[in-house]
Amino acid sequence: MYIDLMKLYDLLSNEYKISDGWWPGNNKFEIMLGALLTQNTNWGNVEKSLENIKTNSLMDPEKLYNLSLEKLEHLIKPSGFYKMKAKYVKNLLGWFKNYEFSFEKIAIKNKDELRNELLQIKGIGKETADSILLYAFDKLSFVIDAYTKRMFARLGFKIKNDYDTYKLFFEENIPEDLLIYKNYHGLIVEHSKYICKKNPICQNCFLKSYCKLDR
DNA sequence: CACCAGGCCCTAT
DNA sequence: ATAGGGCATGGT
Repeated sequence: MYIDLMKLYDLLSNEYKISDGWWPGNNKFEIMLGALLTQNTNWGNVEKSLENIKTNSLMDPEKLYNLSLEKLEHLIKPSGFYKMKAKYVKNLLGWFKNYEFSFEKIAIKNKDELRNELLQIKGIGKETADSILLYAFDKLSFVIDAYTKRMFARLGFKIKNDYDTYKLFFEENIPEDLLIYKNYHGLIVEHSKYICKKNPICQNCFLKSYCKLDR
């Protein structure tokens, strides 16, 4: 079946109001950190961790890099998997240190090169890498997550249930526009809050008439 | 009480 | 290549 991605984008935009760029966070570093901490974790829990870091005046890559693992673990405890994530944060910061913790130095680098470097960091998978690339580094790299796959499966879209297949499908069918990339993923996450989680066929979804599944 | 949340790594087939 | 277990907190 065929899905017009920009038509779907317009439908979602019309249904949900989100802020431009969507990702919650005051600065690039906070966004980068949040992308890692939110792995399989409710955003509300991530916010608690980010608050802990801020109230201790540690929302700074170099300061966190120099912080002991134990203290870091304590700060990010609310976002779950905290022992593993503390190490992952350290790994990410170790990589960031190669660029002297500077987003300007990152910005001049090639997108694919950066993506490969991120993917080699233990704790950074495809979704986290793409989230950081798109929302913190402003690179055109579409983010796929569980919501995206679930939503498209429910729309009756036949596609290989594979991260790269989904990513390519989006990137080949939407304009090369940062705001569209950012907002599109945001709209899908927003939409996921309202669809039925258990029933595979949602009965009260506003896209119901657009859905090609047999009911 | 059970279940889930904006994944990822490691291991065993 | 791919499936399944472990990781952990806080909200509903």
